[in-house]
Amino acid sequence: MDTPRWLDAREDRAWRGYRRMRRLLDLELARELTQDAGLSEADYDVLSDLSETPQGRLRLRELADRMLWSRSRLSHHLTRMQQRGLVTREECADDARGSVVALTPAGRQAIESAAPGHVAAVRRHLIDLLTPAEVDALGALTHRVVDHLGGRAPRPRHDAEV
Amino acid sequence: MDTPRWLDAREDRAWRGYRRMRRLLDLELARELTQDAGLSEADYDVLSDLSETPQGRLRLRELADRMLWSRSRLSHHLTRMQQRGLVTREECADDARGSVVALTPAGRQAIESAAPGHVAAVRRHLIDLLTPAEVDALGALTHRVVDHLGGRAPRPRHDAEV
DNA sequence: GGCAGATCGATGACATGTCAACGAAAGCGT
DNA sequence: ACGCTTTCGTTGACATGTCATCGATCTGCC
Repeated sequence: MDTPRWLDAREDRAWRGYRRMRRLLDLELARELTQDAGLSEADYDVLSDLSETPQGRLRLRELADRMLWSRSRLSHHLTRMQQRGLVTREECADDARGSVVALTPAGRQAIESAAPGHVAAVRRHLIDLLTPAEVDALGALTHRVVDHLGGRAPRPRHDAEV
Repeated sequence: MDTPRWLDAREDRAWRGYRRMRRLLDLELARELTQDAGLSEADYDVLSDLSETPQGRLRLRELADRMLWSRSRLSHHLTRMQQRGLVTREECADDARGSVVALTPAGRQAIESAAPGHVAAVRRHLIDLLTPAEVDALGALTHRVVDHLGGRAPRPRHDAEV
């Protein structure tokens, strides 16, 4: 591959637009979330994933995989959230090395009061700006890319296979 | 707004897909970039923006605005890049408080040798997975969102207007 | 049973990003 | 020329993310 295939004008426009949107959307959503609910996006995602489970509790491993976070990151983050009273750690019955994260009442309260505003922000700054066709296209295209990248946890491996 | 308008199935699919793609794409592109060129995405973006200017140099302010970075972040990052010999800081002729970032030969070398592989990765994991219509749709939709969010630097202000 | 290797989660050192504050220098109105 | 305000970039304290490592436990195989 001597001569790389650079992006043509349309591709470049899509790529730059994507990166810029990403950044601006992040900034704005994070700003509103902090202001309105006192949560970071990371906090919100953790609480949101937990609240989607029947018991409001998940194995640490399971949660890390769903969020595509490293276990280390999750562990550190949970320590901070625990100190704020949003979650607790419980021992895991069937696996003595593991533990379970659980929503506290305060955590459930936090996500339930934050969610409407956050969803509204997502609508205001993204979804409601798109035509139905664009929503579908975005859904199709993102899922295709996700599948291609192996939606499965691309967990960093420690072993270097021969 | 008592009853929030939740996302319907299609919207939810688009939103979740977007977030997941974002994360996976980031991880993969960063991984390849580090491995192939020894650069982080942040490094790449800085070098890339600089190399797009005629002189390979920019006011710090200007660069920060283009990248939607805080000046603090840029300043810290440049310090690190400077230590690695990728850029230098020069005094600014027409404004004694400012300075100018400039690509070093090593910096130019770094971006020029990293770019083909990076573009190829962007193609492989995103662009080439899309139909031409999807590329156009992505371009249109992202730019609309960017405009809506005020593409202009939403610089954090220190003043709280009444 | 018992050992070898994998997995789980925690931890500490370090890299990176954010935030508030600062000194220096411009801009601006008078 | 003089102050008042803004802008520029840096800095240090702190929040957050990454990476390597660890002890404990589980799993599979003998």
